[in-house]
Amino acid sequence: MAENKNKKVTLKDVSKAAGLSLITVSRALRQPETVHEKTREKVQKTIEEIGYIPNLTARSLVSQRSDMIGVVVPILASSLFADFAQGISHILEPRKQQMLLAVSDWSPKKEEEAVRTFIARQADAIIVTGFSHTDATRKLLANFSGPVVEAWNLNKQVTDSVVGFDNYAAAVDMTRYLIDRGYEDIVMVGGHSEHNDQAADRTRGVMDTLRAAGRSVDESTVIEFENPATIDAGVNLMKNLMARKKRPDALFFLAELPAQGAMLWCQSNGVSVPDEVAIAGFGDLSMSSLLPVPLTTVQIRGRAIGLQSAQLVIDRLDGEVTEPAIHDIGYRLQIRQST
Amino acid sequence: MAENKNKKVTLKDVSKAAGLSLITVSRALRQPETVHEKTREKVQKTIEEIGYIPNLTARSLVSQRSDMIGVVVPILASSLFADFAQGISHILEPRKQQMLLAVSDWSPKKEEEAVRTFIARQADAIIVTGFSHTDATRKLLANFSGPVVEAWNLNKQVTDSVVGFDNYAAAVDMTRYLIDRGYEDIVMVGGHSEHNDQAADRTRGVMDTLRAAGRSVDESTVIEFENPATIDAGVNLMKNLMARKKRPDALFFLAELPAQGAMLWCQSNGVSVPDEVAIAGFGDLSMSSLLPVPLTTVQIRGRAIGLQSAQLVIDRLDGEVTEPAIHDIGYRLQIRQST
DNA sequence: TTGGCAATGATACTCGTATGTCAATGGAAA
DNA sequence: TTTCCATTGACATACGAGTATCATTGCCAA
Repeated sequence: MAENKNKKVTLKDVSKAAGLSLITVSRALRQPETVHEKTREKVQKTIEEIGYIPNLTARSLVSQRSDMIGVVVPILASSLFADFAQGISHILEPRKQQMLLAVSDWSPKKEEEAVRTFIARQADAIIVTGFSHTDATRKLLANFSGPVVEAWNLNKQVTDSVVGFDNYAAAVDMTRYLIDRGYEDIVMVGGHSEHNDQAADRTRGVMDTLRAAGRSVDESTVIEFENPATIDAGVNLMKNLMARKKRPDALFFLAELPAQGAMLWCQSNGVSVPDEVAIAGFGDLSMSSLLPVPLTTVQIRGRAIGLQSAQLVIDRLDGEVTEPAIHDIGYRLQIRQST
Repeated sequence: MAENKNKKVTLKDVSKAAGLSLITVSRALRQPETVHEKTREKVQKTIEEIGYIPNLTARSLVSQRSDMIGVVVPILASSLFADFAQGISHILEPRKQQMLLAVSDWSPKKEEEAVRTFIARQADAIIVTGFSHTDATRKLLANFSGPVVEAWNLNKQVTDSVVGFDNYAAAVDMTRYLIDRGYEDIVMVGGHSEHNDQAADRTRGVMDTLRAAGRSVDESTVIEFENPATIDAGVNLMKNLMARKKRPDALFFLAELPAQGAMLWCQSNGVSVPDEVAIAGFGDLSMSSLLPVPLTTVQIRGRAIGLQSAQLVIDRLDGEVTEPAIHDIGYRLQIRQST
């Protein structure tokens, strides 16, 4: 009984080839204690010979469980979110849970479409990034019967569970550190924060802290780098910024790669860090500690957020945990020589 | 008619709520030209009111098409493969194809399990990385009825289609360049290449080229950095290598991050590049051109490999193309100041 | 009024796996 | 021989969406 390309091998084929009833084959696979050992061996041998692979979509239709987890990330080509996704995969794989991945490009509409599709595909759980959703997405998630994790930030209004860290507080702490260090003209460099609650909270944390310290906050206090947040964006921004008459004495980048780009630009252009300008980043990517002048930054752990998000989902699906949870992964100011 | 959490809304619920037959609702959705406009509006209104989302697993069981594409990457926490995956997603998303993602950790056995699961879930196509598979995986892929893409390398023995570049030739070219540049003691720094045909081909390219140039090739010609191929691995390796009595005058790293780490270590430790030691990398990640001494490297395009792989799969599934194809994305020697 | 066509409904399936329930069979023990 | 139990099979479903085929109804034009 040879295998045929393009020919789906079903349970019916197995039962015919083994000379057993359909129900016996099914029992041998699903309730082996009810089937004689010799019969089970016969089933197994037949399965191997004709290459039967169970149809999991048919099975999930009956069992009402798909063993699929839907994950939306804003981008993948950022090592923080790539680490996050890999952390998720690390937990799902040994438990034979399949990741459905969607990349939203920071578009709430794309996130909505992804979530709707996960639901249509009967995903058992959904992991999304942040709290910026369309109303339709909120509704979908609220009515979704499985666990939902909103990751990468903390918030009071949550759908179900949260795994993240306080972006606002992290920005407050770093800004306060820069103020306490005596920097007088602190400029915040952010990216487009519409539909990005993480970026918006960071921005608000900086602004609130500057105001509370009696610092004037105007248009020149906030600069935007080009999106996406790449090293090149940081380089380009430094060119423009350093061409100004009035230069800040400290720059707080709300993302890590542009901060690295800024560091490298200074190095190449004879601008002394932190003597002429101090630089702080947000993310602590692996290069940052190894730069000629190591970068001060907010250290966050994308992989840990992924691990915890997936673990929380698994525990919920296995019934180990029944209540939604809030996991604060935390952050840390990693002070180095750039400030 | 309110939506209920935990209550699956089926087509039957829609037909009851709309006071129409099941078949009419189905027709309104699938063959709208056969249904009166007023009836269609009624169906649409009811769907919105009670929040019906079609069950795509049920649909795919009937239609024999899942609109899911299985993708195996060796790791995600490497920007080359993250770019690859994002490139794939970029093509799939607008066409409403769902990515199933698995991370193999360079394990052929994990790849096999992932492929088997994709087949069980009725994935329409499968994209894998490289040519290092278990026999079982080869058999699964050979018998798989949908398109298969092996990405990231070129090879004579292929399963179906290929999207990649010639790792062997790239390594040959870079080694030859180093030889022509007059470097006398070239050392190749690679990672563990078992189950990794890309790494194995790069290694073989270097060795063959050195031998053809009459260079002696022995144990000290090949060094391994710690896996995974991180910046830190490059830093650690440089510490050990530069503590040696006999130092090479050129290092060819077969991965980019360790090369960057090596560059940074030299910068911080007063080793002049390329005067004391030349350094070449493989991958041209974004930081490499911005280092204090910009890095010479083999430039490859992970995103383009992803875009092409996904496009090829879509064209095959849409019937635009019927034959397997080989797409050579190519590579380029990006010569900079480190050599 | 008759005929034709558009629209809708009823019936009976399909897809592949899983399972409840009752029946049949064979073997072992009392 | 009878009873009991393990094992296997038959039957009839379930899951939710899709569809072939025939029937029915209503409306409009000739």
